[in-house]
Amino acid sequence: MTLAVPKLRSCNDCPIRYSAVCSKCEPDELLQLEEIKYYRTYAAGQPIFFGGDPLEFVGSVVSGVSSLMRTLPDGRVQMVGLLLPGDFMGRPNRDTIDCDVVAETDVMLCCFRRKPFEKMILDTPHVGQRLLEMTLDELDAAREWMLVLGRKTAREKIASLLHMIAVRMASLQPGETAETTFTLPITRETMANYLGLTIETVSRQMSALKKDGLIAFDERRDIRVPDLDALRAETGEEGF
Amino acid sequence: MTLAVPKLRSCNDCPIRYSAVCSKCEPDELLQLEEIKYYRTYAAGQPIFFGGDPLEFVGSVVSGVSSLMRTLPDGRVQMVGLLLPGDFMGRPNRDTIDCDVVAETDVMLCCFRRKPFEKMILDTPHVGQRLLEMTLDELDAAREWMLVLGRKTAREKIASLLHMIAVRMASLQPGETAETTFTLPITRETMANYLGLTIETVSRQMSALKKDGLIAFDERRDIRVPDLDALRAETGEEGF
DNA sequence: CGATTCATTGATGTCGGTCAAGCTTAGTGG
DNA sequence: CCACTAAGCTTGACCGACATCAATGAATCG
Repeated sequence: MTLAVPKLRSCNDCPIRYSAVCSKCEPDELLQLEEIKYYRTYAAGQPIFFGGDPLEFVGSVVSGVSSLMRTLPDGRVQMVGLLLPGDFMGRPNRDTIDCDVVAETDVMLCCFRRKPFEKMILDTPHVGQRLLEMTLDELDAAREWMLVLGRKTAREKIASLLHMIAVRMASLQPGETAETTFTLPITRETMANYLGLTIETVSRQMSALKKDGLIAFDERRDIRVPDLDALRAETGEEGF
Repeated sequence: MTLAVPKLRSCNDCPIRYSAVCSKCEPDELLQLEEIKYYRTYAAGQPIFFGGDPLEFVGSVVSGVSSLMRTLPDGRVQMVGLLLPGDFMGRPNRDTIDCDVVAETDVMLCCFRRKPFEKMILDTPHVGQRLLEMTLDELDAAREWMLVLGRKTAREKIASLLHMIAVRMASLQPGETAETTFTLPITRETMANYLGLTIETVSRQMSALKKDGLIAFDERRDIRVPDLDALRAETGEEGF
């Protein structure tokens, strides 16, 4: 099997040059980053980190989608983060990682060795500043997700997840947005683990949303949203 | 009614001098901070911010406890953060705040005017670095909480909340830890809103934990935990 | 002392979980 | 080319954990 990942020569070609942790860097800072950077690829389904492992590197998702997950000793799983291209992975100033990280699709990472990266945070202001921005955004997203998990119904949860993915995927591919279409990067099981539901409930609610004309799909993963606002109205976040 | 807040003369007297966002500052940096800082107090129950309001200041909790909450249009509420002394409040680089913030007890804040504080993040490395650390810690905590909300039973949720508060309160009051005792800073309703439960379920599970000897209380808020490890065993996070 | 807020407890209902069967698709090997 | 298998998904029947509805108690306050 071959990985569907882009060939990359330099940071100038990089699809995430202006959204990732390096996006505020000046040319000289970029040169410093280049010295501690290397690329890695993972096939869909592969683990990237195991929770508790020593953290050798941090980095950016260049292409593909990966998930952060936490697991209880008896096997219950909760996804706690969805990393799309540009998102940052890993935790500076900590020796181990506290989540499992898995590649949901084929994934390409731009990795930085952790120790020198931590030094750059101290010495190179634009890296630390951008990382702070990104971390604050992720904290906002995590809190938004707490509301979904704690207070929404199954139907609202599914609508929220589909809406979020549709919006985030659309923002990655600038262009027309007449009718939103995207390929779900995750399985029904992963959806269930995001939403604190079972796979059966996910399936039922997907069918219900389909029957109600809010989404359409034949291939199980290729979702079409005829009316993004109508879908949003199902998330519970809209007035009446 | 008078507020139970400490009198404070200078940063040297400050109870959170070595844990808050200013904890890494050198004396000259502290002087800069002092110029943009002022204290405010809030009585228990008072709002501190309304979601969507312009964000005039950011700051640290000096004493007391406050909550971040998100609300759905139909009134459902989810607490998304518990701010104890030393914790940071507000969101640099954003004009509005996206959560309501309320004082759960009498609260004293050390406030910084937002604009000059944002400038200090750019100019004063130790402020930004400490804020990054704190934000990463909060992100970890939020993800931990997503697991609680998504995958734990009502009993496990209550045990998790009590355990977390017991540990965090204990870490604020250095000293003996023979038997853990603390005053719950929040009502049953707030507990329910943290855990994605109803107040009735919270009450029933509190009674159940009391009957099983895992916690003890007469006054509804004064909790005694005879065995912190036994309580932790009820959180679902332990092996078997 | 009403009035109000907060908490507890009981009776009943329901949403989503559990258990189970069957379908579709992709991959493997005869 | 066709079994055979396995993974992923869908659907149905049933059940249980937690929500809802309701009554009461305890503490606080004007």
